[in-house]
Amino acid sequence: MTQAGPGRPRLREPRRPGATARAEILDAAAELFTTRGFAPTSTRLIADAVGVRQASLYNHFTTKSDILVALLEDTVDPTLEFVDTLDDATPPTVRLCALAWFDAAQLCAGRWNLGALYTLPELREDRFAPFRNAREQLARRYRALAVEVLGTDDPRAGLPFRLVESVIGIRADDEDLDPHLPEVLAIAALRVLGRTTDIDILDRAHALVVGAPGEASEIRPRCP
Amino acid sequence: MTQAGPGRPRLREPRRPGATARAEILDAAAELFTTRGFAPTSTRLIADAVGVRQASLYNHFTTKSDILVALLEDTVDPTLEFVDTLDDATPPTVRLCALAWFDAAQLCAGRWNLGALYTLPELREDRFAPFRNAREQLARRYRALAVEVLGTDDPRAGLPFRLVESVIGIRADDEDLDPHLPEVLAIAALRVLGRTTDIDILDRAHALVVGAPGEASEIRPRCP
DNA sequence: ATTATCTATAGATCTATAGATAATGC
DNA sequence: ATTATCTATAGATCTATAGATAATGC
Repeated sequence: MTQAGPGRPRLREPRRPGATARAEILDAAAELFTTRGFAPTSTRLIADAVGVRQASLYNHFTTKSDILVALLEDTVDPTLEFVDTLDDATPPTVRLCALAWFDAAQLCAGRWNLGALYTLPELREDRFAPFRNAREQLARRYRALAVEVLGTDDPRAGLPFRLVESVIGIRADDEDLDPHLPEVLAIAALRVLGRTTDIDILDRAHALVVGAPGEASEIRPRCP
Repeated sequence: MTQAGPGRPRLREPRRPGATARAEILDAAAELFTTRGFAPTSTRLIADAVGVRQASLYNHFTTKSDILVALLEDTVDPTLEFVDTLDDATPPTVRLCALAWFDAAQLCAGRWNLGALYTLPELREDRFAPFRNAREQLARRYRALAVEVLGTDDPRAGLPFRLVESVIGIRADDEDLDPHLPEVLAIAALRVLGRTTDIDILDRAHALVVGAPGEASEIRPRCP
């Protein structure tokens, strides 16, 4: 919550986490955009959730769309950076397993289901092309790895990406998240390609995931 | 397209498929709601797509929400009816495989990606509770079958449903739909549970799907 | 007469801007 | 003086209704 500082005081005390007004707004918008959608969430609604007047949002964001852009930024990038750390010398099964594990953990992490922002129909507008492109690029990396694992390109190659993305739907239906879900999906991502995952592949993939920067502090439990 | 009949003539000639004005409106709304979302699609936009004036929509639907309700109706019901035709004497692997195949074929069929309507954030409103409940019931049927196949309840049990739902995302990203996708997903739905699908299971599942009422006329190609 | 469209608009939003106000900090 | 809020509102929607109009059908 924002501490007392310069500027006219708010009428209501802060009630959102965040050290700055910007962070408070992003937290409220993340909840509302992911649960109610972008268009139906008015700036008035966001302001009410933060505890400020509607017009006060515009001290921190130029437009309502800019709030969504701020939320989208750095949502795909960590996974794209992770995939670039994977070494070609590592077997494709291990790389795909690690990618699925890391990405699923990213989608599970965080206070709000930010992955749901990618499925908002509003993102088709030109304004959001950079974010659609980043997600598309990630999908291509998944597919290329799947083709390597399969040894051939067939319709199954698209499934690992979709399987990992299913975290979004699971969170949206607010089924409680099993802490093992990322590992379960990492295993399933190979299974849909007809590969079973032995303990060696899992161990190596897990090592790559926990050794990665950015999300290293997150707890990634192993299945018992 | 609506033929000449009683009533003041339209200013523009029809340009949407459908024998009635209602059908024309539903076709236009299906395209716009699935691609742009519900809230951002104004009644004006729907009317423009149909080729009538905005107010004319209200001769056929009481509110904008009623258009969405009409589109949602009979979208889950065929699959729920199909799952009820499955015989307990049939092995659970065959039943799950058949359900995934049928459901995936349903989601692939049709001019518009109506499955995308289920992921619209607007559906959280109380108004749409009946449709959320129907989809929830379907998810429970999937899960129960998966638990039977697994012999135990673990986090994998939720995956077959999610895998089949991925048709929605595939269509939304307008990757071209592989005609074998339903079969591929039926196989993958068992694979994520650690089961391989022999040709016998596939043949039996396929027979159940093509023998089903409602969608029997749809072509369901087998993988070569 | 009945019907399905049309024109016109009321009333309720919603986004973003302009300018006033009440703090802090120099 | 600078800052971040506040109040007030302009202008642009958007949904839904009221009543006129131009066809068909009896």
